[in-house]
Amino acid sequence: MEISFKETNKRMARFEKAIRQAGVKVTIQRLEIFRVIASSIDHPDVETVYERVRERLPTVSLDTVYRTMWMLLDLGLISTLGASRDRTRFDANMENHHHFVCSRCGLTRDFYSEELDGIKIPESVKDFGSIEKAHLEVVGVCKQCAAKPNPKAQEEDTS
Amino acid sequence: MEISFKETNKRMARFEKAIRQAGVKVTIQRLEIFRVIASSIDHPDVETVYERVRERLPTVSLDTVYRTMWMLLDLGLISTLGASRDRTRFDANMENHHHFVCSRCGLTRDFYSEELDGIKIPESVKDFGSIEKAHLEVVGVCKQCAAKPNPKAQEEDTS
DNA sequence: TCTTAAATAAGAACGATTGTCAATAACATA
DNA sequence: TATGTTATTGACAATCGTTCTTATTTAAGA
Ligand SMILES: [Mn+2]
Ligand SMILES: [Mn+2]
Ligand SMILES: [Zn+2]
Ligand SMILES: [Zn+2]
Repeated sequence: MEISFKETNKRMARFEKAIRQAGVKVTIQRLEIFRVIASSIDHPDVETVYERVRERLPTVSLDTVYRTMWMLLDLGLISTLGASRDRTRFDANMENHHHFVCSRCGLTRDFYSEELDGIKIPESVKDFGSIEKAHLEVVGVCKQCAAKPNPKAQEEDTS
Repeated sequence: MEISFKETNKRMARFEKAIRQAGVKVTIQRLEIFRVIASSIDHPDVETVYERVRERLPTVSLDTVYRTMWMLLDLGLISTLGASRDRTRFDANMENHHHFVCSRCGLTRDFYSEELDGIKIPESVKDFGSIEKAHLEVVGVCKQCAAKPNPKAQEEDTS
């Protein structure tokens, strides 16, 4: 919660348009679930969204929240923090470095940049707390995945 | 796998020093598990580390790999990609933005920076694949957590 | 070598997420 | 507006990554 009325409404409008375009039904559950995530600044998990939706829609199931969040993700209306639905991954490189991550297969590689290490972080960030470190996450499609057909291509070329 | 011999050995030396300093036992399992993660460039998950360790130590248990990875994390010898051991979290802000993340409680807030949006990503990154987007993750301690005593303070001031 | 606490392996347990299926509701059509 | 078709929902079982419990083994110091 805490996003401005104006911004929330803009997001709701985008939602209605996208959901109709996708040809899926506009249910009260989907409306309320999206309203919750669209008005949240805290990047909530499914359980938190569930609790907030229940305030207005006490009979909603956790299950429906899960399904709706993944649907919103597919529609490009929301995103996940870090790599979604994955196992914890580890790194023994403790030098200051950055990552390239493939959005299809999760391939992750290190890269270095002196320029990046020296970037200025806006002063306003200090209002959130003290800063320990910063690292850039570059998301793209690795060469191997680029060579394969994208499994997410729903329309067209199914001939 | 694929880290140079020299670098791997440097990491092994750091490991032996840290593990003795921490006063925990140097077991063959810990040694082999660290050797695997220290020589990997692919940021493996626990299952992958487990499989690689089993090649040299067929009786090791998945459990031990889990326990060892968390121990290595506590000792500061490795790190996790993204926020560790957490549920998936969502974001309805689809504008180009960056994040401040509290390393203690996971609080996550958006921030914007035109300067950051214009950063040059090293040419060498394109060797990994095509680039879709980039976002900076600033890790620190939020004000609320800074006000509380750090639960991870093991030594000293337990008086 | 002997002692002792720490670490391991095995398997049960747990918690987040997903699958199954009968009941329900959205929406196109009459 | 009433009806039919089909996607969606809610309940609950199942799955999968991770953690806990316990008996056994082992590292390391005496
Ligand atoms: Mn790395
Ligand atoms: Mn955000
Ligand atoms: Zn890939
Ligand atoms: Zn915090």
